[in-house]
Amino acid sequence: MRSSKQRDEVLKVLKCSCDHPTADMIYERVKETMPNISLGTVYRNLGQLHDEGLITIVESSDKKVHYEGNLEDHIHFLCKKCAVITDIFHKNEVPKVFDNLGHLVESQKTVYYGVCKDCRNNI
Amino acid sequence: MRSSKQRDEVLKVLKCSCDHPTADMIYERVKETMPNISLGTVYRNLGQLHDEGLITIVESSDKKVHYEGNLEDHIHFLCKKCAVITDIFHKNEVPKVFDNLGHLVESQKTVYYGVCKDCRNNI
DNA sequence: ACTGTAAATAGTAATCATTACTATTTAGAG
DNA sequence: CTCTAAATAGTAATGATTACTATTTACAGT
Repeated sequence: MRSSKQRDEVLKVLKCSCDHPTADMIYERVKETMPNISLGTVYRNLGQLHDEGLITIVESSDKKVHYEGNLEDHIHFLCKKCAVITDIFHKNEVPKVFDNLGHLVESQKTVYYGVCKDCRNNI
Repeated sequence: MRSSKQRDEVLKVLKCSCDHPTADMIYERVKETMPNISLGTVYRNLGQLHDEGLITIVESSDKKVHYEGNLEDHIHFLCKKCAVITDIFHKNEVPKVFDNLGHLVESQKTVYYGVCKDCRNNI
């Protein structure tokens, strides 16, 4: 992968964001310093950065993909009313943390990612 | 919510599916018994059934929403190559189960769902 | 059973996040 | 400095989902 100023800027914006922006939000933020950057360039670079494991994708309820630059091990809380995403870093004290935050937890989902048996063999 | 034959059929198809179908797949399956059902009706009923807590949504990597009728507590494995979704029911023996299945786990995500502090107060 | 009405439906059109395409620019190896 | 493949800007296309509308239907109240 060749270096590019655009990709550096996309990564920098994401690393400096404490929220969980969408591609369009990242596009608007990068435009402040690179007014001519293309939205397609943002999408392509987000895909490459994700493939490289430098950023992660956060599930949301608004039909848009949200990105995150913080690779620290943590979990997320997703509000079903306002769709706000909250980071939770103290995994082993989850009930206490939600109590302190004042968030009401109704359900939970855990997903493991990797390569299935068939795809491991058919290479 | 008023009863409807279409919603009953959508729910029935989903309860009898052991995979994790998309709205379009459910549409095709329901059409076998109700040829005139509309795709919009399938989408609307899936939304209602989800709001009622009778079905759940499963994350996937193909930009489509996948649905599930099995409400039993379990987790999912998602293959990054073929996008197949595997159900895992033995949460407390996760490493062993993946070993038996032959799936290679690379990462994990946990999300909690509910109502945030602000939305609880601003009602 | 009959009637009124609001919810549900079928069919179609619109939306919009994301991806594809193309001519041009650029990083970086030789 | 030159060559080449990767990256970009700008624009068009895609496709899953949602919105819209005339018609049908469930069902509460008579």
